Amino acid sequence: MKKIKIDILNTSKRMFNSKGVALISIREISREMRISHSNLLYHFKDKYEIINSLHEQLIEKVYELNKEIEENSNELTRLIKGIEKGFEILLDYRFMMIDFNFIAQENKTFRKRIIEMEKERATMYMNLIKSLIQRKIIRKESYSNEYDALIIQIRIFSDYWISSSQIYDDSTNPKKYAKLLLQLFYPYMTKTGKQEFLKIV
Amino acid sequence: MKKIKIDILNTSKRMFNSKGVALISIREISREMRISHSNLLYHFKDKYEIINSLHEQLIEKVYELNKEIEENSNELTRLIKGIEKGFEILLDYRFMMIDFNFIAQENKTFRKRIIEMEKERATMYMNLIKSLIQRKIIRKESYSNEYDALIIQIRIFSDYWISSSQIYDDSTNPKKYAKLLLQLFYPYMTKTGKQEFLKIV
DNA sequence: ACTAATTTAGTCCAAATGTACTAATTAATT
DNA sequence: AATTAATTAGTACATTTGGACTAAATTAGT
Repeated sequence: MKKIKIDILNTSKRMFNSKGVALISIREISREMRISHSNLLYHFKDKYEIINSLHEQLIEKVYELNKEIEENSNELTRLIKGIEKGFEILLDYRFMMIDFNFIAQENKTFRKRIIEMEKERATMYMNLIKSLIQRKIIRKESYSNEYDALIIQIRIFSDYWISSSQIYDDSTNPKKYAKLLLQLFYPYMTKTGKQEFLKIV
Repeated sequence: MKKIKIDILNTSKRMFNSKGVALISIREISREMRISHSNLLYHFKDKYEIINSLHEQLIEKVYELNKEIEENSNELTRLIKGIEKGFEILLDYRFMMIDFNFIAQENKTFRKRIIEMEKERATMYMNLIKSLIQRKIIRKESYSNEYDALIIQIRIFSDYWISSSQIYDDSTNPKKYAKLLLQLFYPYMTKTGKQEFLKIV
């Protein structure tokens, strides 16, 4: 990709992160970059093309990370590191998480892709849970769909910890929230799992 | 309060809920109501005065509900009913939950009040947890601050289940999410607690 | 070096918004 | 009924925005 396109994406990301998508216009981005708005429009025909591009970047990074985790999540340590890394990526694109619904409302492509990603994430976690059960790190379901509920809780937590942190914390610490996500698993753990978990955290 | 003010608040709430705060202007609200925008401005000097009024309504309703729950949460059933009712109230003001961060960014009063409310909610849940431990419905902490983590998870879930549902579900069912919130407690429960819980749900 | 394609900038336009101000109307008070 | 206060409507203005269009400048290909 050309330098200017990369510049536009980076500047946009920075500005979206600081003020939110709704308050940043094409013209403001172009002013910030000291280029004409027509020039910017030449490269991206509107704000949502920029957002879609940034979203593709994010998806790419998350996808690679997921692959990495799936290959290496035999140990809890690696899983934790993976989640931490993932949360850092999300933080870098935080405007997307904060303006999630605003973007999704105006941008059907975005929404579709998010739903796709969510399916993948759910599958990944379901496999992880199965494997943790097999290895007797967590216990079996004690009623049906118990772990489906957990996966929804993981989804909401993963999607909105940044938003919540931005309101209630002075600064956003991805490691803290990665640990909190892990703690969702803790009460399901067997004695072995708990010991291992407490050793790490 | 005068009829027209009530009308403005209701119309605004309805429009904010359907399109989001960022996309609704004073002028649009006045057009929808078939009054002049100057008239609307006479009653509320800007959009954020409307939002603040609506927020006061919401706080009032939540406050009364909390009182009700604290007085009656001896039984799990009542707790569940309370959470369900609370979630229905939030759904009625859903724009506030969805545009949480957008509003908080531009409106310091809003943010302050939210943080206040959050403190109350945390205290309420902490008391609830203490009482559940005493009554041996849930177990004691197995490491320090274990239940503080749970409370943060409750906070994030309570604040963003609507946003998440709006993206992933076809329609938003508060009872479903109330149950999911309860399920956060389940793995901490003792045998007695689990039995009671499964009976109800 | 010349030409064509790509990239950048400049200008103009219509629509919408918040704000300020004035005029008209309605309600309340005496 | 007259006067005052409260409410509603209307108008005008400066800004901002996305979009369309044109012209200038730069780059790439030959």
